[in-house]
Amino acid sequence: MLKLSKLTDYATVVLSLMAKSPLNMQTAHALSDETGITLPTVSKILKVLSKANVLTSIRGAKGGYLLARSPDKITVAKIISTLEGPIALTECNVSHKNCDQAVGCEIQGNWGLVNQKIFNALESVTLADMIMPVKQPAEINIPVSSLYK
Amino acid sequence: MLKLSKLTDYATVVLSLMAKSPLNMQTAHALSDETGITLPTVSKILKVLSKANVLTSIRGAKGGYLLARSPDKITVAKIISTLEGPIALTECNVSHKNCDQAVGCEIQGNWGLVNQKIFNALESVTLADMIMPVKQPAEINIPVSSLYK
DNA sequence: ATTAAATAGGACTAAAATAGTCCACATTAA
DNA sequence: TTAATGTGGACTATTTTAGTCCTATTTAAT
Repeated sequence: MLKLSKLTDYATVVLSLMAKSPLNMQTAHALSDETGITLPTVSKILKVLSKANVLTSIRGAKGGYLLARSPDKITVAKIISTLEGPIALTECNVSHKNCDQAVGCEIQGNWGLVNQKIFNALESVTLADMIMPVKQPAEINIPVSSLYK
Repeated sequence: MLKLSKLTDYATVVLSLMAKSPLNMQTAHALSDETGITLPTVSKILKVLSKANVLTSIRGAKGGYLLARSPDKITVAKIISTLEGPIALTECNVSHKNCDQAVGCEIQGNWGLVNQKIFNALESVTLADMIMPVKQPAEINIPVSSLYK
């Protein structure tokens, strides 16, 4: 279903929570309690986000995590690529190394077009947008059926 | 990496080939030969596409498959949703049934926004676009590094 | 009728990716 | 020195995906 991994989903949950009080340092333990995600899993995610400089970590007792930038500077594209690697629909968008599809490769460039559109979409939404109260313009309320179109 | 399944990728390869001679009926066997994808796998994909009315099938000897519509009427969104189910980044976009995330759910509506943008991107590209000779405008040639941004 | 060439449907297995847990270590405040 | 905390990485279990195969049905040709 072209879906995000659970870890990415968890990451947005954790980051959204942190974005609501961006100056407030929080421990992995506290974030686990607040989100209901188990500690080992939250911890794993925080480590990855920290390494990618989405979060800043402070070690030792009284340590914890902080957003490294303001919520409007953290894009959904960044969150996804941190947890899942590059945003690329097909292998060809990442590397041509293993391409042995005689016919398929002709369309590689056009996957690039699709890919660019997806990337732009993900780049245009930030954490700040994610935590905005949901006052959706009509266009957003798409019936589930249309997703199958 | 937010990637498509191999089956979806194969499907675009097969459909692109068929789109180049849209009136030409082809058997699973021929398509396997032409694409290099094994017969059982091509066959599986053709069955799914046929059931979703992307292809029309003709049974019996001298049978085969045909595009059910002209290539410019078959969108990438349709191909992906046929092979992978609804285009939805998170479970919440499909069903709220199993949602037990106390905090997470508040952002559901905003995933909807992201999701809609992705859907629009995929809906805007057709099979006809996919088989166009690759004369890419500059904007499409994005450096791989930017995908990691 | 019979046969051969096709698609249809679905069961099954194998392989790969993902999720989740855990442990030993490093850092720092009290 | 101890307790609280992040770091790094190994490991296992689970789930998903890919791939294959078997049996049934349909139809053209002979």
